[in-house]
Amino acid sequence: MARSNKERTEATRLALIEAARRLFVEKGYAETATPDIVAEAGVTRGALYHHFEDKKALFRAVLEREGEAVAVHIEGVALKGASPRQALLLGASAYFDAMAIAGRTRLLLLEAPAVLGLESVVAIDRENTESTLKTGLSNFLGAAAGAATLQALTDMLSAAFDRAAIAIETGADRAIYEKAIAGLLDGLVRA
Amino acid sequence: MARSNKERTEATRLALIEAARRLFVEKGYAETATPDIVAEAGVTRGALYHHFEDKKALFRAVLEREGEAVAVHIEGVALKGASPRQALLLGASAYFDAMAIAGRTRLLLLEAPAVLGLESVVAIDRENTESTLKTGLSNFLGAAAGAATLQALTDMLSAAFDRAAIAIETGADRAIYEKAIAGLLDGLVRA
DNA sequence: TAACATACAGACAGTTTGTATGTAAAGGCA
DNA sequence: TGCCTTTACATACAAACTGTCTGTATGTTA
Repeated sequence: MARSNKERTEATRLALIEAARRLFVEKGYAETATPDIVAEAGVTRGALYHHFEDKKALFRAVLEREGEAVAVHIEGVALKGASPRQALLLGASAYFDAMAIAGRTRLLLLEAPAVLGLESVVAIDRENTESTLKTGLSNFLGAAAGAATLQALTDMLSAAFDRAAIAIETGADRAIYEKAIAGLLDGLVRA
Repeated sequence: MARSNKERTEATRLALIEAARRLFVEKGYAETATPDIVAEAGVTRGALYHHFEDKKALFRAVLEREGEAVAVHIEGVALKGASPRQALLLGASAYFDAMAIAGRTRLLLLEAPAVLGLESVVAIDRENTESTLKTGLSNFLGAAAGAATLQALTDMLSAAFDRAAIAIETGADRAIYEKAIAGLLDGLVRA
């Protein structure tokens, strides 16, 4: 079976990323050894270090894939004709849907900050979910809030959503969190 | 110089914890090797593994010390005669003061979840800051909010405070975040 | 088809972690 | 005070892991 180089590369990279994802989710980044990853992927360590600079780069590849999937899911929800308030609440709900995929909270919220450092995670976040939330909040609050305040609220609400996603995954009632979020948002415009 | 066993133990444990704290803050948990820690502490690896089960246990000791210090600082602020609202805002401000100690955000918010796992961190949090925030919120909101809603709000606001502490450490204007927090809280009771 | 580049495979060296064994100092007891 | 046990280390050791280096086979290009 003759495969082109592009096909080979794509296949091995994908196998490595998917195997790594499984193991990182199951045992965490630090406890996952590269021999285990390549065994799971059906390749050798030579292939791993050919395609990725090091173990951390492989983790970053897993993470980027994951963050992108979350962003795609959120942007995929139909907001046509929704009020700014509805748009925010729908966005939050879509975020919870996206984060309900097994392992996502662990990868994105627990491991990533420690493995990649704060800057990288903030950068990935900024590219994906943060801007969506920020414009949503801006539409909701109107021009009343200054840029700095808008940034602060975006930042803190984003963190609140993250924690809510973790709580929901560990068994908390999702409806309660969504109601609490609605309460927080409504309070902001009842000033 | 003859020292009792209790003195020796206390001295070496402290030296190890303080040395480990410095290196964990500087380079992170994973990048810090035990030979470096013991060199910095002026002891040998034998001493480390005599007093701590493993490297993770040493990290846990560092973390418990840190979390306790934060809790002590927060509980130390005078709330006599303060309104529930003032108490919450003063508590938030005290939390930012406490988290401004160098390395604390990295240890408590970035490394700990990945190294110790979510449960341990939640447990440490629950013992220290969370109950304070929860009762503060309860006083502020009155009996209107149900137990589940109170828990959800505590959870999310706690996360918001954490992210705010990180933002402040990385140069954001603290006053903006404190104002935003006041806005969020006030909105909750203007329903 | 000859030359080159890419995609691996396997061996290797340097670290690192936890353990096991040995030693010296402290503590309890006759 | 002398003896015995326990505690607090120090050092050597084995296993595992990461990243690199060298070699080979397969695709690609001139």
